[in-house]
Amino acid sequence: MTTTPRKPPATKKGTATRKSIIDAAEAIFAEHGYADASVSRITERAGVGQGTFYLYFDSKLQVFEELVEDLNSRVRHAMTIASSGAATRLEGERAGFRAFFAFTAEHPALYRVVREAEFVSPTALTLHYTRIVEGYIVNLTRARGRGEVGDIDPTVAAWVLMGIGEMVGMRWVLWGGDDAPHGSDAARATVPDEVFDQVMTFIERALAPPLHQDRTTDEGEAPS
Amino acid sequence: MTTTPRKPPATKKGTATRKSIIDAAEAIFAEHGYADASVSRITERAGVGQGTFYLYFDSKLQVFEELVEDLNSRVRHAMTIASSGAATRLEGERAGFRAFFAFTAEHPALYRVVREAEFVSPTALTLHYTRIVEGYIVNLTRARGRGEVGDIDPTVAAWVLMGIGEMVGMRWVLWGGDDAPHGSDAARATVPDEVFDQVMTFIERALAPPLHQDRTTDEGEAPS
DNA sequence: CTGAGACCTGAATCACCTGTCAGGTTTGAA
DNA sequence: TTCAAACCTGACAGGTGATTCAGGTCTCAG
Repeated sequence: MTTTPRKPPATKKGTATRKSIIDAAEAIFAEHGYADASVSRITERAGVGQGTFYLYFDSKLQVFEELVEDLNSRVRHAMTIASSGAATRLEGERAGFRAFFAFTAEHPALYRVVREAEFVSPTALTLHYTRIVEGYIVNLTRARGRGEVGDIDPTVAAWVLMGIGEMVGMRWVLWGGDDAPHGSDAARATVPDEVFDQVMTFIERALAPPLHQDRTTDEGEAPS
Repeated sequence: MTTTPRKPPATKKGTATRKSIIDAAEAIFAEHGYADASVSRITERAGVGQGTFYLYFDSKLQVFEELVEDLNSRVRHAMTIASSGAATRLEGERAGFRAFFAFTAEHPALYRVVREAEFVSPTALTLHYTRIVEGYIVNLTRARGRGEVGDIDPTVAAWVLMGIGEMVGMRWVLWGGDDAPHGSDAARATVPDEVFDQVMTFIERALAPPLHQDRTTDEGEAPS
């Protein structure tokens, strides 16, 4: 054990080098996808020797996972911040979704990295989704307590919302407008307002508590 | 041009060989993912020589695309059949979703192949989603004409439904019950009935036309 | 000034792959 | 029976890329 091959970060300069490698990895993975992102490309971009990479990471896969983890915090943070100030659940929902789409729009390639995790590192992806969903669950449960949400299982609703966000994001942000078959960097589209509104209308109708009724009931009521 | 290197299928036995290769590819891709599915593994499984592969396909990518295309028809077919007999839109929706989940449940690994297309062959994936969505759009538009659906843009609603299906399928079918982090073949789970019902409730509420009202109106009505 | 340890390097090793090719084997129509 | 088309084969040329390693360089406490 002459060298310090593993984790223990470093001591200053080493930390900087490590970061430059992570940054390079982020860019390269985003640009080429996992398969075509070679370690040499990453180190080249980072401006360090090939071997240096293995001074800070065990493998290509490990950096990838660290990246996904990092992106996950970023998205959630953005969503939380955005929806924190909202008064109503509805407002919070809107703000959260907007933040989500905004993030995807600002880092289209990066978001693809997260999705690719499904095949590169399933565990990482599981964590990613699970964490976001947990946030939704908390909010939904709370809102339901306040009577702002109809009678529906928060967990199921949460995954449903997650699905909506992912698909709409993929369709309108990643694929770009109606044109571009799939994003070629340039586009940098966002979900059009009309679409966003329709989506929120859909969600609102689904979650809204029944109009005139104050308790949860199993069946409809007998007509007069 | 001494040999017949390309597409022109074959003449009987050749057709059989070609099929055995496709089948093997399906299995191998499903099991190992695109990256780790080598042509040699495929041919080995198919019980033919390496070279034979190139007698019927141009490349590994080509088989993959053909596979996605094929799976796409199968899912859509299953969904169409299932929902064709339904009287109401609601019934059709339920049947369609059930068929979708059932398909995913029966070919969990296969469905992963489709998803991986996002990174292997974006075009193929685009087509896959687009086609399914088109089906939804047709139904939604029709149902809306019949007044069975509230005032919402069919296209947006269609993508939203697609997203719901994908995520719920991933969460409950691909990942298996509450346990298994992600499917290891054995599981072969299906969406639990309670979950399925909740999902349909969510969708039903979102799409249902306003309770007492017979036309599309911009605003609500003045209370008595 | 000096040496230990942290850092860095990039050529070289290994493990695989894809797609090709020169040369067999089969099949069936004449 | 005979031969050509249709099939098949598996070794191999040409590549790629992850990971290792033997050998520097740099820094700073002593």
